[in-house]
Amino acid sequence: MRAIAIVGPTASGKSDLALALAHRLGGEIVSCDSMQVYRRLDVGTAKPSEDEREGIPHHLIDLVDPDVPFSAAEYGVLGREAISGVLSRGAVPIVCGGTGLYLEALRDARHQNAPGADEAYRASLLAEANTEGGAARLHTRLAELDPESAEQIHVNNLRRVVRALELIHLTGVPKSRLDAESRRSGHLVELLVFCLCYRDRALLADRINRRVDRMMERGLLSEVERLCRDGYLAEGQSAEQAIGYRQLIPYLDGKISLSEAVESIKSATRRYAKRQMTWFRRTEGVRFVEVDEGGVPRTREELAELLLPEITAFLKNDNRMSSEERKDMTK
RNA sequence: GGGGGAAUUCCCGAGCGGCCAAAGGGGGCAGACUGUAAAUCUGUUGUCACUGACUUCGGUGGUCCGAAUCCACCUUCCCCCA
Repeated sequence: MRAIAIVGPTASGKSDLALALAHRLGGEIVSCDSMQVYRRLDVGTAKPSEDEREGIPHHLIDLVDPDVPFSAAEYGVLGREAISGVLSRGAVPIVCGGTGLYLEALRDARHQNAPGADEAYRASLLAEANTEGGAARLHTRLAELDPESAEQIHVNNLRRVVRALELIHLTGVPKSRLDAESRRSGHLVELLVFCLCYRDRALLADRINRRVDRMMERGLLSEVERLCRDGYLAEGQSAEQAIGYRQLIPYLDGKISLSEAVESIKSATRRYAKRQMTWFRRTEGVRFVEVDEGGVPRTREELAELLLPEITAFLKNDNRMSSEERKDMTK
């Protein structure tokens, strides 16, 4: 299977470009966004409205309620299904979103057979971590069972330490070995990935600020109030972790002012954008497209025009590659 | 008009004679990431010829072997009384 992908930091204009390409190519959009998969998280995730979808089908949005745990691996499975669905309709799948891990889960076979979660075991580890010196003890235990992973995972990164221990508990095999084995597997989907980026960071920061202001105008606050009332903003739930939601909670609790909360959303979004760039920079096979080359941001049509030759060439090669890919898929 | 308090490195804020280029947090910058990823975590953040030197703690001038820390005056800000 082949698909094209438009990735990049938040507010970089991915969705716009994806739509422009969808119109030109006869495409459908497969969202690659870890938060848009949740229902009820609309304004804060910049989920495109019916109008904003411009008649283009969008997939992998609104999959589960915000209190249902979701994972990258599940995303990968559903994403591949969506892509093959799009292909079966004779359309071009355009993956679009900013969640780097999800993109890899979609493309790389190595995420396919990852063992799931053992909530009870996790809970017991977390309880232990909460005791005096507990977190360090967990790391020490990991060092005994899987020295290689322990070396890579920082003591303070409790989540990773717990996951590594969980993997041993579940499979009896250390994470470092599972990783080494999975690394050899190939791609389940051939992706032509473009990452939008900005030479002038201030320009992106500006877009982020405007986007956050727009979210507030569109009723982010009442969305958060609603989620809160319905119990979707409890600690540890997806919505509680999402930028724009978590920053408004202290405001609702009367701890900070609204303008402080909004500033904090903007600042968190900027930092997120930075982490996204860090991720994509080291992802293999990504082509970077400078939106503001020459100082002036290009329109979505200009960008589409720019990318079209490479995209059509990539799609044309499909037949030649498909037999080899099929072999990959059966692995 | 009288009395009291404060000015610290990008921001907040600790320090109150040597161990201070100065805690901590924020922000910035760089990075990690194999079922929570918009999450989680790490490093770094005065300058340079960088295991050392130099310039910083509102300003000026003092005290002292030595000052962000003590004294005097000045500037600005805050609080209280009138």
